Amino acid sequence: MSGDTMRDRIMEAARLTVQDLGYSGLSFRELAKTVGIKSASIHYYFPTKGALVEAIVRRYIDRYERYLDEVLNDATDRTTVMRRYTDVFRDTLLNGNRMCLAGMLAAERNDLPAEVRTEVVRWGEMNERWIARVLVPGEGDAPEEIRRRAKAIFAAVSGAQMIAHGRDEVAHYTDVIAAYRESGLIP
Amino acid sequence: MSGDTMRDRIMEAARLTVQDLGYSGLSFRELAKTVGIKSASIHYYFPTKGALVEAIVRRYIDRYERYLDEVLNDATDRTTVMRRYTDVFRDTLLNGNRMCLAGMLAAERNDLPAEVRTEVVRWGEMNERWIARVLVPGEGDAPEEIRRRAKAIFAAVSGAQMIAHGRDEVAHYTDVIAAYRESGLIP
DNA sequence: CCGTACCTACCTGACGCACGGTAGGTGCCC
DNA sequence: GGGCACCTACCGTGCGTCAGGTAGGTACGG
Repeated sequence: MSGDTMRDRIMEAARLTVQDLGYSGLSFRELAKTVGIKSASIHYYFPTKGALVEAIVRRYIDRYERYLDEVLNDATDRTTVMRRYTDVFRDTLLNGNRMCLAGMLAAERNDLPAEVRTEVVRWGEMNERWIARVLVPGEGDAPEEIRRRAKAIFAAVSGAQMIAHGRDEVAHYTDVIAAYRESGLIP
Repeated sequence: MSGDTMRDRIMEAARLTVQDLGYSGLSFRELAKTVGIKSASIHYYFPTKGALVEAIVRRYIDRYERYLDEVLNDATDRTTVMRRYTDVFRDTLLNGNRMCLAGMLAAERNDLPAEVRTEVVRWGEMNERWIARVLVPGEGDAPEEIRRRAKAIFAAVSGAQMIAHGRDEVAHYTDVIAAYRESGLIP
């Protein structure tokens, strides 16, 4: 709680705002107000808005990569692992109709600074790599095939989250994910 | 060309900008510059930014509904019809890495005025209704089942567009759509 | 056929606010 | 007394919005 550094508190508050309102919805003044300092002081920790968001996404990716690796290590079967994965995206929606950080930023791409764009790409690559690892034990397909399939799952899950977010109704997400399973897209 | 009214020209230019930069990226001053009038004059046609974007989305939905109905009337088989559908989303990407208007807005939901939000919902409903009509002739499933499947396809295609947009690389879209077909999600 | 009334299609100029960012200070702990 | 962790004060820009004006056109009563 108070063991967090101010830097951490800024990043945490900023992350929540970006997942709610997007990059352009993140304001230094509002952010400063919520963490209890003045907006100018944020520049003490992060020189620019781009640098702040870059740091946030970087941490976000690293944390999820660690979490997903744990899920994979505790693996029982593919179905359970994939359910854990889709649950993560659902929980984000449940938490104030927020979107996945990088999903939000993907839509905004054309108004992002370069350093943030590259992190958004990293997010996708990490997810696809991980899904590919989940997929591979069960199939004899070529690696190229697996990669494509993994990308498709990532895109589909992201899309489900986006449309549920757009209607502020988590049920759309769970319905769609269920349909993915029925169709065989998600194991 | 010059037969368009100023109102039309404003809407057209604004639509392109929103598909590129989002709602928050649309500025009256810039918009005015591109259509060659002063920003204040836009208020002659549209009282607020929300009203402008609402009108744009409304027209966007109506146009696509008409187009999709044509596609369905010229129908040969489900596969061809669905290919036409996915091609629409691809072409939007090809046109300056733009996103589908309502897809963009869905991500931004939490900073949109109410009148725009309702139009975003309408967009999704229209798409799902249409896909359901494509699906139904081939399956004996319950209507509820069909609706869910249609929603899943809409979400998946939207997601594919989003991740391709996020990396500014149309190949991601086409790859993912192909994988959807292979998995049987899209007929 | 003139004049008044009213319309469309813009314009100018300003309002108040919020934005990201900067310069230079202040207090306090080691 | 040095440096960390902030502060105040401000900059320039851009935002949506509004009040009020004007040039040109149309409609119509007398």
